[in-house]
Amino acid sequence: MNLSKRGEYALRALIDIGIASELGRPRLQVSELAAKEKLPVKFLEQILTQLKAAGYVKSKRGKFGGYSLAKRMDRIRFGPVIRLIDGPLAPIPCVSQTSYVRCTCPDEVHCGLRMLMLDVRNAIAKILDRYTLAEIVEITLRKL
Amino acid sequence: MNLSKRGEYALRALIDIGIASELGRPRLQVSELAAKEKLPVKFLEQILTQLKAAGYVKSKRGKFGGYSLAKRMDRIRFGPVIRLIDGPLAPIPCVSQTSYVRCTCPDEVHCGLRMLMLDVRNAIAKILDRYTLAEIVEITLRKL
DNA sequence: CGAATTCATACTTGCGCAGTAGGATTTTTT
DNA sequence: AAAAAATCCTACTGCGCAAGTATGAATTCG
Repeated sequence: MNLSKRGEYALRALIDIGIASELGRPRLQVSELAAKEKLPVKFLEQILTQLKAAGYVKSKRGKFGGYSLAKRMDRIRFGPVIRLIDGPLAPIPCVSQTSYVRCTCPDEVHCGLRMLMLDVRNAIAKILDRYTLAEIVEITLRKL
Repeated sequence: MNLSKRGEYALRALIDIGIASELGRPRLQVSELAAKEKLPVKFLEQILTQLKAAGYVKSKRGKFGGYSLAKRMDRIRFGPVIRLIDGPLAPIPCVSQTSYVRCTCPDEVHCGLRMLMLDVRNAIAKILDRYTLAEIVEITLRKL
């Protein structure tokens, strides 16, 4: 039931950019991001490239370049980001909505394990697909 | 957010033994289990040994031996079984209840990512720690 | 131009998952 | 007693993937 480091760093980066953006600093450099979260720079770089390709962030190259959000924060949901980086949310493929694969059990509809895991996958998706970056940023800023 | 094959097979085995038990056949052999679910025999054997060591099943050796449940079905919850085999339910260690590890963020209490993941971990645990083998077996049998 | 940044690609390293393999031990049947 | 049928025990293997490193090219600004 694990979130990979890659996935974790991606979310942290998005949240950080979101926060900075909300505080009037819409663009952050990879090195800043990496320093703030103590992550390896080159690794983060890769992850941001991936986020960019998927349209979550945009970049500016050269001196004073960096990354900023490419969509409104209230349009970025966590589920799709995690799916992008880590694959399906579902614990087993036969309960995945986004990349279903049939399992070997003879009768899927009455498979006890499947029912249980479907329940789990729905619970996970309910949270991750509903929360937006805007909400998490807002909550984080509220305490300051 | 994955359940390992090992974990999946363990749960399938428990459910199968539970069902058989409910139908008056409390003991199953590894080869039967493996055939029913189409799993590699020797791999399943290892998993059952692990389940036995943890007190979920008991075994009888020799001819007409096999495995049966070592506890009441309504006392076997899925969460602990998965934790035994796959480790913590939590997506990241800093939200695990059973094997917490602090993360690197400066202020855990106000970390947005952590709040989100705590929510996820609680949703998973709520399901997996509440459902018992008895319930899943019952649901499975109901349709027959 | 030169410094600072992102972009692209390739490589490395270690670990854990998913099995295999082989034989020892126990129990039942003949 | 011996053979057959099961579990038990331990070691090994393959290999894919996560998590990073490394190198250099392309772009932008002063």
